[in-house]
Amino acid sequence: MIKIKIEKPFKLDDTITCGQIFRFFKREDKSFDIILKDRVINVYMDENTLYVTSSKEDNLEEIVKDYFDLNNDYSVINDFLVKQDEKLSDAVNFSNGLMMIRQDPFETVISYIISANNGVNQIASALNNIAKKYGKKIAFNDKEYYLFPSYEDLKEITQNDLRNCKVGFRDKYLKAMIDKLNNKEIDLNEFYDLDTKTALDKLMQNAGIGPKVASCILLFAYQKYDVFPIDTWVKKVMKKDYEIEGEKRIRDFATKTYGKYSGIAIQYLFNYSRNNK
DNA sequence: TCCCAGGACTACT
DNA sequence: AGTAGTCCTGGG
Repeated sequence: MIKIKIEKPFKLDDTITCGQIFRFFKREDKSFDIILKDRVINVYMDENTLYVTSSKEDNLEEIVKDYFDLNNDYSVINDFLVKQDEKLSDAVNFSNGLMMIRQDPFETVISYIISANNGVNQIASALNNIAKKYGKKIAFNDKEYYLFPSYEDLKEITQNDLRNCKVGFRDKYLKAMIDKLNNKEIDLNEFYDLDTKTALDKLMQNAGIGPKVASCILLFAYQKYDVFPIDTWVKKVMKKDYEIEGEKRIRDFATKTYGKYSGIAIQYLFNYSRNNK
């Protein structure tokens, strides 16, 4: 068990449950188990202390701080957003401490391809099916978990294998992506250094990745905060609260108003809305 | 039984 | 360039 002193605002529960990640499990004691790359961690927060246990202890503090982006100061971002849009201030204040989780690119790509026209529970279920079949088993406390497999682990997987994991019609998209990665046609590390537009275009060249999925990948795996993932929920909010309709109009508004922090503005809006309905 | 849930593709104008 | 119809799956 390690204890991490939290110096800045940090909302652990909201950060975990606001829809960024799919493979987490809440325990009866209100703590969370999270499958984080090569290990399973359990996190619990009390006042200004984050308590962490892990199936693997090396570099734990560093890894957890990086994962939850605890080294960053969001007050600058929050001030900017409120200054740009006064109407956003309630959402920003409410979500103060909501962090952008820094996720593994491969798992993020797979997760958001599966997310197309799909529900959260089914996305999580499909990801867990894939992990259970192809990932390494980790015994952690009284439970068993499975790490998410790498694309090398999935080299021999077939479209039908994927279908059996309940990914539905997205099976062919996933298979094509896994093949491209193994054939080195795509290098996921490349996207960190690309500008957002180039990265979006490059991601969308792949079947199954459209504007929304590409935006989510860049936001959650590559920290490109200037993307604006427009889903059905965003369309509803924009129509209701801002009287703006149509993807292009919404995107223009977001770019003009929220600029380089558009993606974070969406997270705040969503987190505020889902907790205050 | 029908409908849809955090889209994208295809096949049309 | 823009838009209807279609797509696995599971739960209401």
